[in-house]
Amino acid sequence: MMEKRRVTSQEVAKRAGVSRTTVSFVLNDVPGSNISAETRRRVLRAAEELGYVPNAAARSLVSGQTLTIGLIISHAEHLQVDAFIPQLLYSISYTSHQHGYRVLLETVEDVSKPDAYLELVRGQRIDGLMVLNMRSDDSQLPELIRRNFPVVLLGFREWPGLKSKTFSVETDGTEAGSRATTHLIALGHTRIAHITFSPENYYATQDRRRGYRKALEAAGLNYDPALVKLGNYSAASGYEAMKELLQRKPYPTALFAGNDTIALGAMAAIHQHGLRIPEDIAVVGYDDIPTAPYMVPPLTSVQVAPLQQGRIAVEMLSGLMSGKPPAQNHIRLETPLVIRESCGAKLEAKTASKPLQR
Amino acid sequence: MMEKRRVTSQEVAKRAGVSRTTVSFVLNDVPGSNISAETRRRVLRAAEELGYVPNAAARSLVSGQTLTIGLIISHAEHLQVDAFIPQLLYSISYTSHQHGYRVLLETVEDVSKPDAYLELVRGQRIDGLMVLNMRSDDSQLPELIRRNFPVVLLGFREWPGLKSKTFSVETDGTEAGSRATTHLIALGHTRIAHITFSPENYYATQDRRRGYRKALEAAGLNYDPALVKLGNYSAASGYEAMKELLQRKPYPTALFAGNDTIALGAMAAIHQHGLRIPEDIAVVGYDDIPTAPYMVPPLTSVQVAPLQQGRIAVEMLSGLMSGKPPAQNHIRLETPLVIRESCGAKLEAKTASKPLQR
DNA sequence: ATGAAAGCGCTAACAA
DNA sequence: TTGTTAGCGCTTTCAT
Repeated sequence: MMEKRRVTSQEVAKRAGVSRTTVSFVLNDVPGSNISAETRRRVLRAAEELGYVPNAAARSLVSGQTLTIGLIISHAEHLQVDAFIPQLLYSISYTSHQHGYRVLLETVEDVSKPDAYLELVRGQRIDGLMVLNMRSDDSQLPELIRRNFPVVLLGFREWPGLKSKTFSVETDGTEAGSRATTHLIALGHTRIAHITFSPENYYATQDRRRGYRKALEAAGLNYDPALVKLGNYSAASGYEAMKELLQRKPYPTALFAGNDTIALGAMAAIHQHGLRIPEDIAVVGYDDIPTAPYMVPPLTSVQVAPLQQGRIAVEMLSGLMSGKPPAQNHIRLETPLVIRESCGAKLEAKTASKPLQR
Repeated sequence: MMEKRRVTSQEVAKRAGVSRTTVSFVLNDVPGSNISAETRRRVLRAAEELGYVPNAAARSLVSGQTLTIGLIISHAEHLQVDAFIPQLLYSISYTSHQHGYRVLLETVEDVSKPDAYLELVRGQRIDGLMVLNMRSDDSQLPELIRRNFPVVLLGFREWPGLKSKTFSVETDGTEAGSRATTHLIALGHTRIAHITFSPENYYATQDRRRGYRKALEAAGLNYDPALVKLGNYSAASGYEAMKELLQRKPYPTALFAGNDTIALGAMAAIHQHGLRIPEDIAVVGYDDIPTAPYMVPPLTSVQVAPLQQGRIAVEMLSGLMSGKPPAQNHIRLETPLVIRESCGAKLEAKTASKPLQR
């Protein structure tokens, strides 16, 4: 085990020839304390020389603060295959450090109880909570929020009676899904399939599909449940779902994929089937992950700005933790559709001016 | 802020009609203590009813333990584009929880001092350290290891005088790089390019390139520095590097990409140049990320088993933290080459039996 | 301007 | 078998 060479404030005090109080005052820059410049210098030098860092546990015990944010990732197994979460993670970690907070990663696997994070809160390991990937069945969160524990959600959610206490950073998945689908409709497609990016109990999944359906219905097209398949974050699930869709005759001429990884898998299935993208089947993805421009063909996708989402979420949480609640409860970011080759819009612009008929 | 509704062991004791000591004994299952079954039941019930969770800071303060692992990710910005780290992360988080540890994420950005993790150690926030992505210039680590602070590295590294104290989970990047390159040589290629996956100061980058060079020289081929470009984790950097390589006449007929994301970008450049994969240019990647089978064409790649690496690393660290050092200092995992379409081996097997001449 | 002392919630040696 | 008590290292009020 580690050699016990812990440096305490007592030792710093002795070396500087002052009391522990003075050390604390100097190191924490306590406002009301009038420390002579000379003393202050001596203390700082002693601390420096000894490599003193205050014991975190002792400090938390007395201050009641841990300066730590709990980051809850439900269904963390998706970290293995999803490209969106890592970007968010990076941004959250980066911004947290800037604000002086550490990040404690709490991944919730399917098997264990979903409320594992309650222990973090009750055990006072964290000062605030950031929740990714919320599912419909998360249950203890409202209670926490009711008690004013600082919580920021990624993705919109509200509970009855807690409107003013709920904070989130969000995008409008329904609108984005609708826009993506409408884009395909405008290109002349009528048989448009959809593969969700995750199981049905995720809010985001429901939103995007609702947008898909709304767009169809707004255009007077039939919503055909047989054209909707469930994916599970992975390219593999997108591949399998697309293979099923390709069994249909006539096959769909367009796909709105629930995310870009799903789209990648689906495109592999389309290629393998000997069909061309976008000539035979047009594809639109969601998330606009960094590799989207390098897919074959480059993928048209919905931009969701994970870095910005992470940054804003941390700023909100930081505000809540320091007793300065953000002005807005919900910050909604825009989700523009980035047009590349996979949807066929560029193709069409080049070759013809009338909508393609298929 | 949070309503102060903290439940202390004192309250549990009162409710159960016993002393705090008894509560502590029961809840921690202290061996030597003979608590009556009746008392034990009462205490457990009281704790349950109050939703008692021991204050982590108080417990750490007295026990000297935090049950927290620090996970250091240098150059965390790569989280945005790399697909290998998230898998490792998942595995580390998952296994840590199984062993009863929490994970504190410490991302080190380029700008800040690289030794930020020292504060975690000195401040006794963590009981052990896991280090990803080590670069040649990380400096304070050996000192920590010398003092017997539990550290496990992902990727081999040794320091003079610390051989017996250094623990790691590793793969042999040189051997894997050599194998990948040799595979291409065996397919008849002589102008084989290499794009590194990260800057030169990463050990893993150096290893893979060394393997590439060794394979060339072992086959009597010339090592041409002009065929080696530096990538930076992203598909974008792979794309740019490949575009440069394609300026050469004659262009290389094969590419060993430093990782799969680099390969994806490079393949996009090849397609855009109107060349076929593998007929015109064969490609081999590294990491075998989950999307590799769904690229166009499916990517031949070196398998590195991130989930296994993460699991083993946590088990080693857990052993170190509990005073049971692992039997082996270095655990080396196999890195088989997974043959898919992008290297042309399957193509060749189908069409001809003699090596292609190019 | 600096120091003494109390106490944060818990564990564990020692008493009873 | 259970209770009393002394710290763990730090912050912070109150004296000096």
